Amino acid sequence: MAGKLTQNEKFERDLLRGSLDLMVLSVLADESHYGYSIQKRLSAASMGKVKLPAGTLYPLLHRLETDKLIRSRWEESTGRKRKWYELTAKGKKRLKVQVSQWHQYAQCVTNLVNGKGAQPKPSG
Amino acid sequence: MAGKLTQNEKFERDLLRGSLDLMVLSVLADESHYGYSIQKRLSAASMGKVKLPAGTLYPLLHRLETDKLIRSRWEESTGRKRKWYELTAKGKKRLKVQVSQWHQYAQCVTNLVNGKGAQPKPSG
DNA sequence: CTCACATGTATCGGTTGTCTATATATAGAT
DNA sequence: ATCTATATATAGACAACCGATACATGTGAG
Repeated sequence: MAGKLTQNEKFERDLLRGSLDLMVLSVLADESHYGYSIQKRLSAASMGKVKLPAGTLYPLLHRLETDKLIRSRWEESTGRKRKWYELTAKGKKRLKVQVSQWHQYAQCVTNLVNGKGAQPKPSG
Repeated sequence: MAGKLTQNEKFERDLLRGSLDLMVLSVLADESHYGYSIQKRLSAASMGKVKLPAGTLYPLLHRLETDKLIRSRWEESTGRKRKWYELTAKGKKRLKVQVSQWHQYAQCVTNLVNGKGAQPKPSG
């Protein structure tokens, strides 16, 4: 019954792992969301590439809330209870720092895989 | 006694985690290396950002070798024994795929954190 | 009503992978 | 003999992701 990931899928998943917090925080930067809508937004924004399972998302959200980076409130409409999340001031600050770190990191890895990792010869 | 990471350091470390294999493979794409030299090369290429601990590097190298992405041979000079690694054909192929996936992934996350994640209105 | 499915939140447990600490060994400097 | 740098290796602690599972509501088909 498998569920076994191919090596390609495994790599993509590993890549994602390092920046899940950043991505969720980024989604919440635009506007408030509830868990399920974060899933959908992330999937849409990544053109289907990011599929955050519920078993990953909710514990992650709880961790972010414990760290006071986001806060939540329950809200009901049409009989549906949803737990809405928004960034705290601390969360906004952290996001800003992480975005900056992301750009540096991404540039660094990109240079490395392109064989330009801080080598002594800028000429040519 | 500490050893406690700050949240910033933790984030940078998490970012790294997703692409360790890619980075090691990339270093080996240029030329053969032994473990210790991979550490140094990675540190230099990332301007000190990447500090791969030995306890991470060697198990990682063993995993890569088990997967037949790299191969090793012991070589001695001036009394120093070093285990040299090089990419296998399979490893080269995998690296190529992973580099491509990295670029897609990086672009995707960059768009997301810049608030441009596949939104319906390109006009304006 | 019942079935199936999408929506919506939540937790447990297995698995995987990183990191600290530790062990071993060579070699040059003091 | 001790310190530092080089060089490889493993064990155990710890953190995190994710599949499976559970629960509840709403809608449309039969």
